[in-house]
Amino acid sequence: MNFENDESASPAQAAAERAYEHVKGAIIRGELAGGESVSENALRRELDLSRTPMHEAFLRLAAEGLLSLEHRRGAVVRPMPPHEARDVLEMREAIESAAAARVIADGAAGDLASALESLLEEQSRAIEAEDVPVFIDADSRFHSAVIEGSGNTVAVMFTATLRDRQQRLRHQLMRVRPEQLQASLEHHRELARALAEGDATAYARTLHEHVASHRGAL
Amino acid sequence: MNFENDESASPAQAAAERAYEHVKGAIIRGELAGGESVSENALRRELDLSRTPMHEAFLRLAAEGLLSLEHRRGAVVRPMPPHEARDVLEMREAIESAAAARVIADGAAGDLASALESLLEEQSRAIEAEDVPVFIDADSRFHSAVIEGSGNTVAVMFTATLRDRQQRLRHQLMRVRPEQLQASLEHHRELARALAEGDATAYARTLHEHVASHRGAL
DNA sequence: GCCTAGAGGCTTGCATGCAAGCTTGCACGC
DNA sequence: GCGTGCAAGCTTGCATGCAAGCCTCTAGGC
Repeated sequence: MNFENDESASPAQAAAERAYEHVKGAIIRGELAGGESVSENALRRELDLSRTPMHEAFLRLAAEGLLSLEHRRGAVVRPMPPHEARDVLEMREAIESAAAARVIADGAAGDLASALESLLEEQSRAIEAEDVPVFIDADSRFHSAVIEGSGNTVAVMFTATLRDRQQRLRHQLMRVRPEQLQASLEHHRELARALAEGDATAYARTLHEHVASHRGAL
Repeated sequence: MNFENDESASPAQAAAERAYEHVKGAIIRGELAGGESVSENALRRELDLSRTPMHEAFLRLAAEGLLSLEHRRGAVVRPMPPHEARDVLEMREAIESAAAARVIADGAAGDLASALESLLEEQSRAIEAEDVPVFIDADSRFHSAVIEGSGNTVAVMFTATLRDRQQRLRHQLMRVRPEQLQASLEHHRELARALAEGDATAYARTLHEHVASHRGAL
């Protein structure tokens, strides 16, 4: 059964990638809950593909710490440890502070300014439209922009992992309160200002508050 | 991972794992140089296993950024970008500083003290014996101990990746000068002292110098 | 001599057969 | 009624066949 996907974007790497995204999404959205045991075979049928790509997806997810594979006994969705939120936020803060310091040290803050400005704009519009998902997406891209701007590829890699984890947290624990968005936007404005002024310490201090307010949302 | 079977008869979970360790080691040691193209087929014969476990190993290595897979064209060992050393050291510093701050905040420094003390001891003996590999190993375990002591599982995960990268750097770029070991040990002593005194700022400052001296070794 | 087209050999991605371990549940002996 | 042992069904791990894309090299036309 070899299906040519008439539509789906890349026939190139479709099967394994689709399996991966599908299962990861289900875990992140909480449709597959922590502690639940899942089998390659069951999931492979949903997506109508063979065991191989699903197996590869499971391996990737295990490497990222979202699944835990038990030898010939099946796979279990790794429950979030009680300190997951703190762990993730701490790492975000540490990595982004370092990235910001590097952006400033390299004198690359100017190149970022206009991109950050338009993201602030976007967030501002999202608040007016009361569109939380759009706001969160722009929020995430704001932080990513700073990290990518540092040119530190390792930081970029780590951030991708952290983003998945944080999304999972958001789905399972965090309640985003609308009145919080405005405060968040103010933080972002301060972050952009600190970058523009080359003040790494101020960046770190504001980021610390910013992240702390996320922690408060648990 | 599973060392109970010392005999080749039934390598419980060996094949895929062995393939992974073998290739990763070759990349880290520089036996497979950056830019070199490698094929699953060629390597699978060296280890006398089939394509599947080697394929899985390639996928893992690609996920970690050590290989770059090109669709139906083969795999290439990812060359280290020029800023690799800076990127890795920056992340090490950021993550370990955060971990130390958390150890202090949690009042867990006392639990670490004796383990760190014995590692300092070990390093001291390694200097007298002029045994650089042992020194480096103890060095690495010193930093790992602090990070594991923080209880931040994400930091532990990231650190494993960074350790591989740094080993690769060491093999390809760094020259460890023996006279540097003593200075390194002094740094470690200061780090342990800062932890014991609960001074996160001093820890971060010393770590910064420590890492900077590594950077100087390029 | 040069350019182009095509065939063959390489590569990986996926499907599937087979092996082996773990769990469960039933049947049989006591 | 209770305990033990075996068998069947699940699970994954590995081997291998097949498909399909890409590169190279050669042969033929100009």
